[in-house]
Amino acid sequence: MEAAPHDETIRAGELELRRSDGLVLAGGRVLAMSVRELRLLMALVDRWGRIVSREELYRLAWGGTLRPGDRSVDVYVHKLRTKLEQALPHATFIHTHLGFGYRFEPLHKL
Amino acid sequence: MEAAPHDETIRAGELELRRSDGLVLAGGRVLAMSVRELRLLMALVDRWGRIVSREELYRLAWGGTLRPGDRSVDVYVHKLRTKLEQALPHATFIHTHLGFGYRFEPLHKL
DNA sequence: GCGCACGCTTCACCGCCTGTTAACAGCGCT
DNA sequence: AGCGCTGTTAACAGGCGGTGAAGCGTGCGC
Repeated sequence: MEAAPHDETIRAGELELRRSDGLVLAGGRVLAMSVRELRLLMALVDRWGRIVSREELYRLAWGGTLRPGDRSVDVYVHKLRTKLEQALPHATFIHTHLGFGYRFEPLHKL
Repeated sequence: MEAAPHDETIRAGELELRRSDGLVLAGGRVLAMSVRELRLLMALVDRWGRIVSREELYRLAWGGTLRPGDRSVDVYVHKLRTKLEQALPHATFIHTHLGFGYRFEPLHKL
């Protein structure tokens, strides 16, 4: 189920990430992702199961330092959740740890 | 079974504390912890098996000095116990030493 | 050049969670 | 019994994150 960080193809339940192609598949369908969305998702997946701070996510997906008050990470987490939710309604992937950051882990809902 | 204070990953029976990730696992499941809860738990675990006074716990988890009448530590010990109890009903981790403070040590119930 | 489409950023609003304090109940010791 | 300490719950305020939309910039096709 779980995948080593730098495999070419990573599977998370119904979700499939082809790193080299920059391609995300959900139940066989292609999920259109922008560059930022993809890099953020990859950053989270690379830290599978661990909490990743906004600062680190910003470094990994944007490069540079997250400025105080910058909500970009939040907004893009939301975009990712929306797309994943729409493709795979029965699962949740990105979990919030208030005051810490986000964590990637596929779970069945409720 | 027991762990040295500053290991990255500490195991207490079914309980697993990943210090660097700020993550607590109980039987493989993630236990969501707030900042205070986590710091208090870590403070207790760092003094594994020893009695820690409220004053010291406050210093370690809150910073600063515990003011007379401040019950914050008690309230958060209770929150920790509730979460640990719910995740691992057959074990007890935090023990009260009346007039002295609290002590962390995983024990089977009864 | 112009307008459009897309992606990224920023803003504002709102709801929920957290941390704090207080109040009351219960327990243990003398 | 009386006192002090702890357990437990509730109420409150502030902060953080969720969310939708507007603002900008860039690249592309016409």
